[in-house]
Amino acid sequence: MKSEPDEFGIDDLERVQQEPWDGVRNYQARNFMRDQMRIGDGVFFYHSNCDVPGIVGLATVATESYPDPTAFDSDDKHFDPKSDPENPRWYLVDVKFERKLKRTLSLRELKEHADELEGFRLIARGNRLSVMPVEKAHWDYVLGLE
DNA sequence: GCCAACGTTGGC
DNA sequence: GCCAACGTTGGC
Repeated sequence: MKSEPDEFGIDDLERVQQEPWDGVRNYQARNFMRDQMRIGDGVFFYHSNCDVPGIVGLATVATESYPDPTAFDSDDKHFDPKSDPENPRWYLVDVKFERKLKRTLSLRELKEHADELEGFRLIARGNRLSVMPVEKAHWDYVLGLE
């Protein structure tokens, strides 16, 4: 799961411990949260749009998916008038802090392992998804780099 | 700041 | 349903 550290970084997650991953307005990313995430699933916390983009920490999925309340709030910047509480368009899960990595596993470094990480969407060209699945083999390999 | 790669919107 | 125009993401 990606986040911009200026907006909400790993230090913010450590401080609050658990956070609703609201504001996602991309259907693919929504589908991953709504349909595939289960409580206890591991999460790579990725910093995007910053000096050193990369994986900086670990989290876990803390809740089942539920409708994103910010979509119903006209004062919220993620308000979506097309999302009806009777038929919500956007879903999210809560994410719970696990730990920071000992060091940042930068995108640059991860790309150096393209052979072992083939199919890992994070390092795929043109990838813009903020939420994406990680295969077990890729998860283990990435953690082995720490 | 640039720009590639998408995703979305809306006219037709 | 097509596709041009536009907006956004995010690395560099």
